[in-house]
Amino acid sequence: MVTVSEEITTEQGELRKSELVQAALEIIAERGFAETRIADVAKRAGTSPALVIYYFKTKAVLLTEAMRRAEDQWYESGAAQVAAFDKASEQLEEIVAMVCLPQHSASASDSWSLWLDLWAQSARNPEVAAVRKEFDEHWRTTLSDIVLKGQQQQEFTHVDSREFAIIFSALLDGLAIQIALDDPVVTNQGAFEISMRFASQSLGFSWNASKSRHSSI
Amino acid sequence: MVTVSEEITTEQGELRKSELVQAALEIIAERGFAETRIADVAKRAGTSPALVIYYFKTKAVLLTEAMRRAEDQWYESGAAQVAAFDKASEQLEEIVAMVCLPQHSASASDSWSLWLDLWAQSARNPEVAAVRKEFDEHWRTTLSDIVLKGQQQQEFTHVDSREFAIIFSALLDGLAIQIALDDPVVTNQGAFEISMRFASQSLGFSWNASKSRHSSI
DNA sequence: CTATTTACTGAATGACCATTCAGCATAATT
DNA sequence: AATTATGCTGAATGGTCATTCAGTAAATAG
Repeated sequence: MVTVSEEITTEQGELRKSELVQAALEIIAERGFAETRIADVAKRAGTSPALVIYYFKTKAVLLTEAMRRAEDQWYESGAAQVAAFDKASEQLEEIVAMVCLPQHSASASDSWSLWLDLWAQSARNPEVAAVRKEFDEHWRTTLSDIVLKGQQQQEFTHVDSREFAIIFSALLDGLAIQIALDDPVVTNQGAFEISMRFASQSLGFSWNASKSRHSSI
Repeated sequence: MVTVSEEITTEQGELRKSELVQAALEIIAERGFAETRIADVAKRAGTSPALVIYYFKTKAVLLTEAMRRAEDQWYESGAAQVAAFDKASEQLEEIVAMVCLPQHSASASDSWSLWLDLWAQSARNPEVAAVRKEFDEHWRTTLSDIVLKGQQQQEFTHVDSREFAIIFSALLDGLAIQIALDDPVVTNQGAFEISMRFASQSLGFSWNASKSRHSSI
């Protein structure tokens, strides 16, 4: 039987690949995308650099898969938390909390610098750019779906949900930069309140910071 | 006389340093911060890699100075254009145009990916983080000064200028990401209009896209 | 004119790393 | 049990740089 070295698809193999991707993700979050070495990833996963190449053929493939995993984990942990709420306004608040209040999402506080890397890499690396594109579309759809739901439930006014999603995600991204870089003028709580105030004004629902279960600073 | 190899401060030396920083800036904008090699910079400036080290001692110093130069050039070209207007609302529009409409600022269209690099690098590199901090403070001050001026001239309502600057710069940053990464859902003109609509609503001045001298798409 | 400083360079040096390779266990297959 | 595929590794290999070094030519100073 001719064994073309195409794809590895045994159970064990998939498991090990997954461990390596996770290790890569951790290292990227710690040291940054450009500073991530195969040797570091291997050590974190408790194996040899050669094994990493054995599974991924090339460093670039590993790093791209790691970025994709980051995206997946973000939504996995997010979807669960959002699903816990019925009212669209509460779902929106939950999402904003995930972005602005690090203690909320499972991912570490330095996980935001991962998005900074994602953006910077996307500018030149087409593979990473594809991941980001997916991520952004998914993100805007998530937001605009919540808006549509809120409009059906008479919680929100009938603004263009798509346009709201674009503007709101831009605002969240911009605030996320300040949070990721620890800018003292934008605290987590401050970003949270700015975002919710903007959303409630744009969508015409009432919201006040005090009643929030998130005012933990 | 003891010659400690401290600083080079002859006229020629400063000139050559400046050429090298400019070359570095160009290469960073083209290939990205992490992919910038001393050899590329030297070639662009028409000299040898050794000279770059001769003047800057280390690659990191060169790159940091290049980032600082980028900041300076942004403000230099910006201040001139803003000064051409009297009304605060027009100055604000000019600034928004600089951010959203690439044909406006002298810097190349790919210059935005430079900010992506600036943010990503700031997360780990303290020297670069310092440059970004300066830049952001300067930027927010510029915005809030225009707001104050507009309020004195009775153009704008009396919202907190500092808070407006924080929110507005976050929105602009977020939109800038989409522009830098060529996201099809956010065109330059679209980002421009979103920003101006937000500003005019927040500050209570009237603005309509059509009358704008910038509707060039 | 001589000595010294300045500007500059080509050719090392040496680190650092991704990737390759040859081979060794262990498990699966026949 | 013999064969083969799988998972894995340590030790090369080779390429890519930043940085150093030894030195040259021109300018400047004494």
